[in-house]
Amino acid sequence: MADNSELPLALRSAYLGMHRKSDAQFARYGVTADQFVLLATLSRGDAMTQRELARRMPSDPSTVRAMLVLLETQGLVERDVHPSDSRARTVALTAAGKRKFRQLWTASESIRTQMFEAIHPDDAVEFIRILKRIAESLNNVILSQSN
Amino acid sequence: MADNSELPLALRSAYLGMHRKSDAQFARYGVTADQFVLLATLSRGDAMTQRELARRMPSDPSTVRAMLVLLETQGLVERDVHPSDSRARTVALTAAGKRKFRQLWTASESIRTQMFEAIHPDDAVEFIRILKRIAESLNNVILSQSN
DNA sequence: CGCGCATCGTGCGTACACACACGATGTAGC
DNA sequence: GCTACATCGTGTGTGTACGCACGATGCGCG
Repeated sequence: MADNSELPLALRSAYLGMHRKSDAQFARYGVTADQFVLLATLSRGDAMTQRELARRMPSDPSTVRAMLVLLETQGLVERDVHPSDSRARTVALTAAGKRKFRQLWTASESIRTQMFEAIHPDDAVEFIRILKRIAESLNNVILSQSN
Repeated sequence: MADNSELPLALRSAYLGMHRKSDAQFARYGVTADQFVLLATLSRGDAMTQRELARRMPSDPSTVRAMLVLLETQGLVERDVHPSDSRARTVALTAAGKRKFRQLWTASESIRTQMFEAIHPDDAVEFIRILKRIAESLNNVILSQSN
């Protein structure tokens, strides 16, 4: 009741469940759930710096680097020198990367559907809004304002 | 709008934010956020098998084992042979483990408070209920019915 | 009693989460 | 122009998330 430990534990269970299910679903395409997040982020704003990519995911820059090294050897992403800042490198999806992302998107449709089935349609918008507020508060950042 | 990718991404952001913040908070006590979850699970049901502990967290048995090895060297948990099943080992908090958990609980109070501040009090119960439903659906299990 | 199958813990391999420190480049201020 | 300081990517180390395969013990069924 006044047991406020439920919120953290429920959040953890929900996220880990989603992550496990996604990994299992994506395994036969040779990618992980987190790689999917990276590809999805790139697909909504190509050719950003590694730092910017990490900020949007959100993830740690050094984690993102390790993932990019892997994805580069698989030919899904491509890193080039930044046109005006020689410290930075721009990251973009290759043609194969875009194709792969579209496959993954449809392959993960069932998981998104399953998640929404656990929510009454009337509550979905508010539920997501709260989730975002929690995330913003904990990350000390404002997530995309697009919605 | 019909962009159902928002729910997964928001869930991910919220969880990772909580995890980061918790790790930072617990660092000066020499434990991690996930170790806290393990200690908390033990504190609500001592002397269970490793498998049962993993099921309740929820986490993978092999992950739990690695954590237990660490926590055992720090003297926070203790593993004994199961009284009736010689395959299994029972896990329990030591006195030091119980003391440490109480410290961690108060140290993490501010994070729980911060999370609740992002929710209108009227919505909290329903929000947690939805999170649990999503978790149950994705994990194919029923979480504790205690509430 | 014995055979088959489930379950326990362990061990190994891979990927992600981060912190932290480092060198190199950008940039603002004088 | 030159000196601070910030920012970019890199590299290293630790802990956690799994999957998978293995040996050992438990247990049901004939």
